[in-house]
Amino acid sequence: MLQLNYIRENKEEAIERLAIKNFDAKAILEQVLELDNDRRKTQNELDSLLNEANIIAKQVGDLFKQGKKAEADELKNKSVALKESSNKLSEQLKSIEEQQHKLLVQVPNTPSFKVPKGKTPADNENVYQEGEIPKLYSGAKPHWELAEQYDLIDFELGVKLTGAGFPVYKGKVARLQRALINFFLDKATAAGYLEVQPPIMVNEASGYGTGQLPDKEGQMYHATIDNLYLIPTAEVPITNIYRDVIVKTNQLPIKMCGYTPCFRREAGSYGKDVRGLNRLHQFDKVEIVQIAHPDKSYDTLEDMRNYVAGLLRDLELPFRILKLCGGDMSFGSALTYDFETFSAAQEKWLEVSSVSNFETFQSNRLKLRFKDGDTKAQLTHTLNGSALALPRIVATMLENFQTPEGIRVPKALIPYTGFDLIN
RNA sequence: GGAGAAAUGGCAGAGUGGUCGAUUGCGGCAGUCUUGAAAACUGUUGAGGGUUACACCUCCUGGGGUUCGAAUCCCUAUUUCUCCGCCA
Repeated sequence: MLQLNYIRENKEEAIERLAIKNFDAKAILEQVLELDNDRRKTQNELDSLLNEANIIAKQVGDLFKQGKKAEADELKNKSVALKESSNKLSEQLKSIEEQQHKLLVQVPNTPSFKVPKGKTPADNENVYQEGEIPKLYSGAKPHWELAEQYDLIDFELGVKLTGAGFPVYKGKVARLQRALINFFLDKATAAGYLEVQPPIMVNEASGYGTGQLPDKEGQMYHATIDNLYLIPTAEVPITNIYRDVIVKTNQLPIKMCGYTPCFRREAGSYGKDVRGLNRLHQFDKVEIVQIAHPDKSYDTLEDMRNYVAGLLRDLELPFRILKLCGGDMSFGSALTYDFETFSAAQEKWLEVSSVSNFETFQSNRLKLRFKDGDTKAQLTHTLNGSALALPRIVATMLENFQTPEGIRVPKALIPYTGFDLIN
């Protein structure tokens, strides 16, 4: 959520920046500012009425003590009248604030000026590419066929147990996934991230804090009896650890990582995009989160980008980094790098990580601030990234490392898997 | 799941209807002293709104109510603790 102060002082800039995201903000921001004027006016009136009422209440008390009951009663009547008008005003105020809030949550985050203009994924800027695209032998297969050939992943069985998009991993691939999770967590820990194991269900306040609610409600599984949501990413519980917290400046940056399953309803997905492991309702992911000082958050973003690149390098996977264009960015992000690995048998790039700086968009909702001494508390910046999401990594590994004898395991992972060939 | 108790500032912990936004201690910050530090002493120290700055307003878990006046009384939700039941 954008800060009111920012909108008040930089309306034109906000409109300009939001245009990069193809969001026409003029009307809505002007309405927000108009409501803000109303709000302040109403609040001023209300405050002076309350002030008057407070004074009278004190006088009544004094008069009672002095035994001047008649005078006290007279003042009481005056106070009752005051109360009526103040009740009316405070209802007005509440309604104004609600309207304003309703508008504000509809406004996406302002993208950084570094974000390229554009509407579709085709407009994303390819900023980096590394690794060789493997040339496969003839007869090489996409991962879903390999999964069947070696009896590694049972999609049908998942349908029986739960439904489409909930596969069952077996044997060496189950072990491979566990290996990847441990590998990613060890790497993150070595890079200074504190490992946390958060709940994988969250309440409404947490969903709101990181921006999944109210707008993306339909994308999360909702346990309605208890009004809890299955998390779509560990970003939600981990970032919300610092909801309503004021940290000391010297605690920044705060670095946390965690492994969780992630759940996404993916309503509206179809076709070959969802084939095999490409898009699932449940998948595993290690997430990294940082809470940073506003002056340093873009350096932090570059650190995170380099960190994720290192993981893909370790896994010997060819990858490219895209700077997302305005039209392809998420609602809350100010700048996002997507990582894609090249899946050789499908001959396409698969998104395996997304690293974003949210600037104050989340911290404003979270009321996550920092301060030292007697300075005023200021909003932090929040960042997060996948490091990494498993299924597409597994898909790419199966495809790229396949040989007629079986599927090779990259060197860095062998200590974790305990085997070097899946066959 | 049943019965009882509780929820106050970073922490601990006073406060049961009228200068309570809240006593006090610890912690934090600043200063005195010291070569420096510790100790001691002094001062300062919650958040939000509002104002050029003051004033002023709101917040004692959340929501509602009683009252001229609520941290204090009532209702309700949530959470925590104790006891019982169940249980990986």
